[in-house]
Amino acid sequence: MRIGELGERCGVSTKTIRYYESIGLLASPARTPSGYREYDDAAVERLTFVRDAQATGLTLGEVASVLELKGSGEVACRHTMALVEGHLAEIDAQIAHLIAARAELAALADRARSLDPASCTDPNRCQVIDAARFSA
Amino acid sequence: MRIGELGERCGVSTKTIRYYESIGLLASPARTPSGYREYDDAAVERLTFVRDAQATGLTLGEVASVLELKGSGEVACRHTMALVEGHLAEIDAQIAHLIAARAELAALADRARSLDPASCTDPNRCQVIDAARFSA
DNA sequence: GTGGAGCTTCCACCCGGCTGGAAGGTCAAG
DNA sequence: CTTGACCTTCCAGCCGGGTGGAAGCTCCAC
Repeated sequence: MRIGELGERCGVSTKTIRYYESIGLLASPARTPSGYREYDDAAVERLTFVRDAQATGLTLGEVASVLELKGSGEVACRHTMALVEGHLAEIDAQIAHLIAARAELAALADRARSLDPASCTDPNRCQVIDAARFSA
Repeated sequence: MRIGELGERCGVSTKTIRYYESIGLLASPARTPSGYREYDDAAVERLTFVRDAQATGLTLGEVASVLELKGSGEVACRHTMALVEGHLAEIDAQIAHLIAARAELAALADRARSLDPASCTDPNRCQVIDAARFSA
């Protein structure tokens, strides 16, 4: 099949497929005599894999590392698991960070609600923001 | 004071200050006869405000919008509060999103742990990732 | 033979928030 | 007079994951 059909089957634009190829995520496919890219079913599988892996939170670089491992004949599961677990830890850290930020911002909003807007006249500052200075 | 001192006082690099000026976040200061930027204490206040506002999660564009409002003589508190509350909602959405992603990823990891790495041989896929396909 | 859908390449640009470096001017101390 | 810290400008690049568009093929149906 050609690039358009591959893209349609996998829900990916042709631009994106060429981009993936350019960064080494997808191998250069065979070409027709006129230069069109010609893909087989394995390409569908591979591209689907890329999107699935991306959906689990792996970056394209990480997806590439898994594929590279597999390509070299190794069993990549352990590597993939390590990446997945790394992402879990990362997500946990992000959640913790966001919850802390949320608490600070909510406290700021609370304090700000009790301020009189009319008394906020300094052209270089804002009471709402000033209220943050005494919290952090 | 010159740019280096301003930066040191506010904990900001000189590069960053010039950058802020270039995007219109800080006004162009007076210049010495030799072309050096010359700042007064109000600049410290303003730059500190920018950093504080940024620390509460406002983007530089949003900070600029607050300063612009203030500059036009309006009371910006309501505007700032709206931005802050917008960010609260955004953070909540992000947290919800991350928690959902975390749950999916954890479930994926659980399923993957029960797989036998030796049976993962397809060069275009990976069991660990395949395990995700049946969840989402 | 012609219209248009689909393909090719390449180059540039988007988001945000800077950072690095080159080439050069200025200023005070030694 | 020189050294070195500080300043100036401008240009370029970083991160990730693409997207947009121009100029030019190719293929198929009508």
